[in-house]
Amino acid sequence: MARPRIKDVARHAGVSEKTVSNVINDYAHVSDRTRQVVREAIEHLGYRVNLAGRHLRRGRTGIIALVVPELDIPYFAELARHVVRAAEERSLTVLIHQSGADRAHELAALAGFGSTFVDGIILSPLALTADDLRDRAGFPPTVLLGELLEEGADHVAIDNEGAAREATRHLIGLGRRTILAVGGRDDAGLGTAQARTRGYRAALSEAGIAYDPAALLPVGSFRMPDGAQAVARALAAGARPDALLCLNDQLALGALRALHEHGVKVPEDVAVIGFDDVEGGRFSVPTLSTVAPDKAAVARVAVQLLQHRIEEATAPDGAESEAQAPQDLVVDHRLVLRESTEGSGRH
Amino acid sequence: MARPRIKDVARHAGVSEKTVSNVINDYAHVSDRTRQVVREAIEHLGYRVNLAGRHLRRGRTGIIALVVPELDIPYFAELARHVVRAAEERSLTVLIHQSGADRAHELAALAGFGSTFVDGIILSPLALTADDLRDRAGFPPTVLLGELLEEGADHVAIDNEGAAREATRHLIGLGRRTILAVGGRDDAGLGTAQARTRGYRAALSEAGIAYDPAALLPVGSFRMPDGAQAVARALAAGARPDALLCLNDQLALGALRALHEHGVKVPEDVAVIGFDDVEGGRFSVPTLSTVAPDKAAVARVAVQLLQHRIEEATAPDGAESEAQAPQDLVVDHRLVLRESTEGSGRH
DNA sequence: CAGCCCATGTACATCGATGTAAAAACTAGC
DNA sequence: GCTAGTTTTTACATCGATGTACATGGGCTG
Repeated sequence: MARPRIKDVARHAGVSEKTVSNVINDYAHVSDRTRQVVREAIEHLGYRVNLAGRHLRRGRTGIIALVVPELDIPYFAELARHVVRAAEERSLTVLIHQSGADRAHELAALAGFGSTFVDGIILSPLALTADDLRDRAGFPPTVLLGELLEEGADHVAIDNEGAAREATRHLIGLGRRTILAVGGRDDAGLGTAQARTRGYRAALSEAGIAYDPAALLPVGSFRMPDGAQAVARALAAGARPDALLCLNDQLALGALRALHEHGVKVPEDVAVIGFDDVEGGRFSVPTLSTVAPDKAAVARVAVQLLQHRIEEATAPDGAESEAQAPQDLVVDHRLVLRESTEGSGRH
Repeated sequence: MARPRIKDVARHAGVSEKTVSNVINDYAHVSDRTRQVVREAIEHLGYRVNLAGRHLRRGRTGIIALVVPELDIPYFAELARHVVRAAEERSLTVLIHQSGADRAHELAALAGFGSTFVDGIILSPLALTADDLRDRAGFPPTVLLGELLEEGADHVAIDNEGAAREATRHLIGLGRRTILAVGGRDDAGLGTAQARTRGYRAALSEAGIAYDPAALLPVGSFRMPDGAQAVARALAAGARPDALLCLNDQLALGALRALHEHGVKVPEDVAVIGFDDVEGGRFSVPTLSTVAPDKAAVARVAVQLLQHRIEEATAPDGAESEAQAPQDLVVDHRLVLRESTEGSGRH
């Protein structure tokens, strides 16, 4: 009653194991009659290939890992959905791994279990540093999502700096002058937050608005409670912004709540804009303006690039030196305007 | 430069392959000196075990699959997070699979790739029927989340009927009498929606309120747009409810939006309550009352039960008949009251 | 009808790690 | 110093599928 093996199918069909294997893998030179007999035996016994054996023999699993900081941050969940879909189209299965925004976990995913098990990794790093990524020997092919952490790594992202600049310009165009950046950071890091902050500063500078480092509201993580807390604290400290550039939609949704609790009207008193275009922002009160990355494209491009790298890596050794230069792909985004930035100023 | 094998480590350390394997697997009878030498060789060569080989030999992967309808429904994302965490504590890796609420996909996950690859499956079925689950021969051990679809399958859930009864009672206690059930279904199905609808009807009946089948607002799926649309349509059709029991928080958040757009005040005119306690409901305007399942417990219990079943299934055949009866585990929930049901009626 | 060719099918080795069984190396006891 | 009893280590077979290299047989040509 144990699960049948290829051997059992072969015996049942009266052919060799290899012939069964040939049928399974659509090898060309199998007569129709043999194919038929084997198919029936497979059907009859309920045979299904054992991936352990195939993996051992072939050296590939057809599985790629997607490593994200937290699945319950909607942006990552939505991204995961797209990645799963894009992978499916290429006959790849996705193993989703949650790093907890923790450097050790991210490293473990890269170097540990994953490397011997998955053909490649799509990594959305939050805590990793460029140094961690430098020594990629022994890692499987990897594509990074988000800002470029390390020259020499493939990565896919939107133009974060440009997007933040556009969003900030839009706020300025509405007549807003005191714009806080929730989640902003102007340290030297290479992350997404820093890129968006650069765009924010660039827009201020273009418009001749003085930059005040206190306008960057630091957050512990990029979730609603952090956004609410940061804004509540700023208001309590006497800040009187007329706009908020929130570095993601979760922060923005938390900010909307905090503003509501303080009796501040959005967009009349304060305009709010976020990043990511998550579903929650399309139904919040008020609905949330946001920078919408083309998530489907991010996923599609990342999977495609990764598959390419995997094939490259498994190619006959002769072509080993053919490895292409790391790619640095930029995906479209657009500004989606909703109620939280409606109208053209106070009235 | 290829990845080192156990053979290479053995040669380097001057011992047999099996000894290296013994060291890797913490086999007891290895002298300290040998262990030391082998460890150094492993370190030196950067060896890491190849899971394909191990899997083939051991017959287990240490991987379990979590199959959910849609990852970007926050409840499932939050659940996934807890499952990943619970699995980690038991040295299991989770492969997350998205079924798209599609029967074919759910079946494929059960019968297809998964079964030869993962040790077990945690499945949150939406579209599967009891029939699909009946013939589980050949499936790996499986634990279902949500309502019991099929006698004889392990499953973990909250008391959906009881929870819906409590929630509805609470609305009635607020003096509400015209309560719509968004997403409700009173067909004979065994799903979660039907169980919650039964609870809703039970509470109405207790209070002597007549049940009107038109109070069940059907939805295409359990997401915000569906909730918004269903409520908008009902209002347009002349419904004048004073409360909504939404079968999950996404529907409720969509409903809040629709009510807002129609100028209906929550909770003054209409009280709203949802299910799942997702983060979005803690920051919405108004904040959302909800039935909060103990998600961490659901995950913990499901993983534990699954691991138990896996061990049972891999046990020496002698004990094969020992398989325990299917378990039917109920996890705690509680009613969390927030702004959307505040106060005691109209004023 | 002999001779070739090619489409089909087969035997065997192999991927990497680990269980089994037995050999080798120790230890202790007399 | 030798034996019995343990520890430690090893050689070998094995898990399941598939690539390689070769055998087979039917069909076609001349």
